[in-house]
Amino acid sequence: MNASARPSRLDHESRIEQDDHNAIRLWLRLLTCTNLIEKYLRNRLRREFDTTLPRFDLMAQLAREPKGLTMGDLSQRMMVSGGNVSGIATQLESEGLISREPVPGNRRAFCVTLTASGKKRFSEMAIAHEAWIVECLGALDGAEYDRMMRMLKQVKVSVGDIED
Amino acid sequence: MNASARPSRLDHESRIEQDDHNAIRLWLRLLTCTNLIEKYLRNRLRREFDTTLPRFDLMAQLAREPKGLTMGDLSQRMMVSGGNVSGIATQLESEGLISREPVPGNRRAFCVTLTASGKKRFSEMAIAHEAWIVECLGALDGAEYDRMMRMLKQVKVSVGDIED
DNA sequence: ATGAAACATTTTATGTTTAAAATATTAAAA
DNA sequence: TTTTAATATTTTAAACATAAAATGTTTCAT
Repeated sequence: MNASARPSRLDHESRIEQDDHNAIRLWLRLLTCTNLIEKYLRNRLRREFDTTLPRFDLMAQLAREPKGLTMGDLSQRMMVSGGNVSGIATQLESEGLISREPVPGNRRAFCVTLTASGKKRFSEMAIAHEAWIVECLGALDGAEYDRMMRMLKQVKVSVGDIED
Repeated sequence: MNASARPSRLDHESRIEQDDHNAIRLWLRLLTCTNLIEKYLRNRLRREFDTTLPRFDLMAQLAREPKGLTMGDLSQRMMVSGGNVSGIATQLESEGLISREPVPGNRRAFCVTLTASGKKRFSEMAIAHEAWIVECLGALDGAEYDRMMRMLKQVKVSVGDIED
């Protein structure tokens, strides 16, 4: 081990390379963390409420908008394809958790809302869901939350700026 | 706006609630960032190399192990089910990018390796892939990389510690 | 040697997700 | 009014993912 004996003298070229590899390592870790948490949430939703994350997400969107949303609204907010929303909505409707009703002024759109039963179910799930996330992220203190939020914001912006 | 006039005096209870909501906000942002980057990578892989992320991942695992891996090894390292690896491997094999050969000493296992064509293709993809990630994460400076890595490490540990 | 257990892989069935095509409705222009 | 463009939704096909069952191979205690 001669690392301390020969302090690394990185020229410009290799510093760039180093940064590149740092970026990949950071990306991989970001991905791992997100996947770990997501998998944990999926498992608990499945086990304790017999549902899935996409279904929970759809209900969460509706819970925030008591007046209801169209299929297109849902697709946008959930950032998934319309076909996807359609399939999930069909399931939730058949379980009586949401309802799809035609909009008076617009014969294309459906207005999707939580049923009474859906609201009740969602509020139970939301409480548990919040607790699970606190379990996962509770190791960070307030200052770290802020730092992380700020950095992720930056990432979000810079990814958004990339022209496709 | 009276926020500065009435400095928030949070008691223990509401601080907890505040932290809970912070945790959710952080989780949502983490998820958004990861999904944005992942979607970007998927799109470019599709467009420029006509392949998918899982297929790229499988090839990446093999690129690190010139001696080859068994299907079980791949399944473990990619953290996906065996049946899944099987399907992806079938595709890549039919495209001549990998080969599955019986292992002399072990009649159960197959040894999966990149073909010459697979190695060439992968190295092209790897260079592009790295550049795409630097595009996404390049907004962070060296100190921020380190901080983020450390925090994510903490998260990784604490999620891992949760007993299922 | 033989049978049981562990292991490696494939197959099958099911479900999720996406992109793209098809269908239907609305709004606006000619 | 008719055409056109934009929008909303559903359907379809393909990739991906998992779990469970089936198949074949190896190991090891007996």
